[in-house]
Amino acid sequence: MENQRIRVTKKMLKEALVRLLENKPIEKVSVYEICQTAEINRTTFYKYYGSPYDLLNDIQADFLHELEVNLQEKEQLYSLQNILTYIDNHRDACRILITSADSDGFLEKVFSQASLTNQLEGLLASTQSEASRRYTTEFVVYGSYSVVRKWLLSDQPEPPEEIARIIISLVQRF
Amino acid sequence: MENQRIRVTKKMLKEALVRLLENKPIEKVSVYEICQTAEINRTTFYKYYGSPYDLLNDIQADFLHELEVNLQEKEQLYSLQNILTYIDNHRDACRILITSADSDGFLEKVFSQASLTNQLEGLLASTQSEASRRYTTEFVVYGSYSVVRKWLLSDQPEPPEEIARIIISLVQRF
DNA sequence: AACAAAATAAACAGTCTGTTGATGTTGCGA
DNA sequence: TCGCAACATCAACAGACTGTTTATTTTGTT
Repeated sequence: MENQRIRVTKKMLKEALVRLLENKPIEKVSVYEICQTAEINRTTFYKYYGSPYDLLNDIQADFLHELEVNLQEKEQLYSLQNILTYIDNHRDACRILITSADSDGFLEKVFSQASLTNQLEGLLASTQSEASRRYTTEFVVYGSYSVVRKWLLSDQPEPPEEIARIIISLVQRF
Repeated sequence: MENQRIRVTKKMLKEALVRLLENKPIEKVSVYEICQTAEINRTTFYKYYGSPYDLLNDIQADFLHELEVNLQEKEQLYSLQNILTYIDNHRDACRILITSADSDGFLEKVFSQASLTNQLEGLLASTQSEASRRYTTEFVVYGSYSVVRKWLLSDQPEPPEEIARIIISLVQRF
């Protein structure tokens, strides 16, 4: 485990980046700027990270880890609804992650960590040709991502239970 | 209409960027580099474009324009299959556009120019609540994009007619 | 062939990167 | 609780790239 000093330093860098991402996209954020905001020496930044993207990755990893811990603690099933509820409780963080990083990439990780992708695939009927089936899976998975994204970026979001219901009903048509 | 000299200059810049994009993502391409590759003075670049993204946009616009002209010339219907055939005939260009620019953004423009988005929505049943319907549309549209993307990036792609058939059959379930 | 439009050239200040070596500062185990 | 290894800072570096300006040369059009 990393010692306290490192953890604090990294935390300050992460918080600085998050603050910056509220006002501009990741591609316009410089290492220089992050360090000024965090009041951390630039040399120190390079000790831990190679670029702002690298730092963002770490933030994403933290989020995924917390998600895992949270679900385990509560002994919750890795159900779609539980994931959506968690996301709903961390809207601000998720919005930053989904708009800054490649959004499909982020949702893919969230879903895959919770084995949701498998679950969605499991709902599909198996009465199709191999090629056709591969495309069906793609369609359903990315269609689901798009629903989550739209919901997450909406200003008057429906409750997570409703979105879970909608997604399940969409996927079950196949 | 722009005179010949300008057209040639812009063309060289576009070709240079395309060549560079075969080896690296747009965010790592500098104006400097484009101009060296194109053997065009950097000052000239700034006369027409503000950034590499700006230039890429112009390339995308050219593609969309050619698509339109092509479909009009052949008096073809703006059908899904015709669009997919056109894409299939310009695989290399499309792959660069889809991987360099935001891929959903690109497909959205292609589809919308051909009024395909409307057509897809038209296939949807109208027996749903307002909210649920909005999400269904999102699901279907982005699901379709994902199929096209997967097909386009595949090494042994199916013929466009088959993909058109698959997409239609997927959308028709709703 | 003349001229206006376009492209080049050289130079500028300025921002950011990535790395170095020397110098402070602090948390943790003995 | 104290010493030292680990960590953070500081200053300075060469170098890449950005945007812009001013003066000069080339070229297409009429």
